[in-house]
Amino acid sequence: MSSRSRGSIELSADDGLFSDDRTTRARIRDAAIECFAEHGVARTTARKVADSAGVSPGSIIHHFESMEGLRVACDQHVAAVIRRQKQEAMSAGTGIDVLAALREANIGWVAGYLAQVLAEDSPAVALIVDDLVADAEGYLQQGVEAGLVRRTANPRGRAAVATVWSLGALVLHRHLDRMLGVDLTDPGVGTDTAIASYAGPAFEILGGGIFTRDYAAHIQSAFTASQTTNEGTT
Amino acid sequence: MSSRSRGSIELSADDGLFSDDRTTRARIRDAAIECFAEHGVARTTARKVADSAGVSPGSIIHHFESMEGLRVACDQHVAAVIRRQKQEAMSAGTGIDVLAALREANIGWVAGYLAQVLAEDSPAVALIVDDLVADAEGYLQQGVEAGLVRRTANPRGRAAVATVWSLGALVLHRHLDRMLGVDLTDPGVGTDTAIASYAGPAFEILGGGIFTRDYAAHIQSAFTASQTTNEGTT
DNA sequence: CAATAGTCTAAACGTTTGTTCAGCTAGTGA
DNA sequence: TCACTAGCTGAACAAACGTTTAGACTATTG
Repeated sequence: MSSRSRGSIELSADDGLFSDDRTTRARIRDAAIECFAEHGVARTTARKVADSAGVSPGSIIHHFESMEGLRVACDQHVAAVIRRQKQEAMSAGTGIDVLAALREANIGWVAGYLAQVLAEDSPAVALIVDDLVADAEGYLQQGVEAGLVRRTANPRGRAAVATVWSLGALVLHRHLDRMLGVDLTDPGVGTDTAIASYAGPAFEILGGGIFTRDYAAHIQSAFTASQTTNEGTT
Repeated sequence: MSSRSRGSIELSADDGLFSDDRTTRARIRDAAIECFAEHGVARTTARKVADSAGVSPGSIIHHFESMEGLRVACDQHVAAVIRRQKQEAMSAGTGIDVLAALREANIGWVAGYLAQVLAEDSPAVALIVDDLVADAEGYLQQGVEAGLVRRTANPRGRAAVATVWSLGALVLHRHLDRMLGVDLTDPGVGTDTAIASYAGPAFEILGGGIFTRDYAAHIQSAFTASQTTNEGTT
């Protein structure tokens, strides 16, 4: 039951990140990413990936040495795709929201994959997050210089918290979908009008905060005064 | 390996939510909660729980019918503990931050448990989240009436987003710990001065937002004008 | 052509999983 | 004292897991 399309690798024109892609190794990797995104890492077995890719379980080991190796390869591939997508988005100048750059049509599965693996501690995923935070800090700095973003005494901390909040919403997409009726892991969420039920409150908070100006100043002074007590929220 | 105290859950004298607790069934449940919080749900096996509780694997089935039943019982127990803790905190009037009410000393393991199970779709956990959002909406409404919190056209959406962001930071505690040096699942995080590295930027965003006032108004108008295009971030 | 290396399959391996089962112990009531 | 029930154990169970292995097929090279 081989696909006998040995000669034409470049069948998928806009898919391969590199020229020698879409081999059996690439098909196994893509099937694994799909399984990881859909069922989670723990519930993805070697036989499921093999069936989905149309190969035997032994072929996975032959190409990736072990299931852990397959997992690492998937993480690295997703990281590479994200990095390329960000570079393309950077030249186009989309904006500050790091997730907006990932909502492109052809990489909609990236959101689902990240939602499943962000909670686990993988070195490759940690690199992705670190990159996203660094990029967010850069974007925010550009926004500050353009007069669009407020200055802060802790740019890195602000970028880290904002990015983690954004990614956390991705991880908890089921709860958001249940409460607001929009699934952030849905590939077509960018073109859906229902995204406003999430983006509306989100940008409202990012725009003007939650607290009134007087109370916000009170909290800020409480933080600068004594850092030992973290609850000045009466 | 573990801390000096034999068991963080077992030693709390006022733990039992009901009078007929602390039976073998309760010890199994507490050991399972500890295993779930420490190693995650997928990596928690029946034999690990049995060894941790000092019983045989068969005893787990005898009390909970199956591992899934144990999982449900743990979810429901944690939900009950959170609900009781919130009621106690409500009379004391701690504040808006829903997580602050959960950082009490004797229930520090709740944060670790939630961090592990929030990403999975469990009905009991969904009820916890829904309750947290409803409580947050109530607290925010009280803040609005007290002049501490801004008014909003979408109170429920704002409460949902703020709660999910807060819980998302809990789920991604490893990334926050790596970047900011503070672990939100650490039971003693409330008394640690390092919490400011997270709470500082967090309250800065919740206080005044990220964008400048002019740009925030521009975003808001872009949202009210056309809901089809979600990226007005230039 | 023969030899070699790479690719992939089907079957099987050993381990670990959740669960079952027969039997032991302790407490209770008649 | 006997019978009974609940609690619990330790061994064993089938199923599923990741991985190994022997061999077949294909393409390349001499």
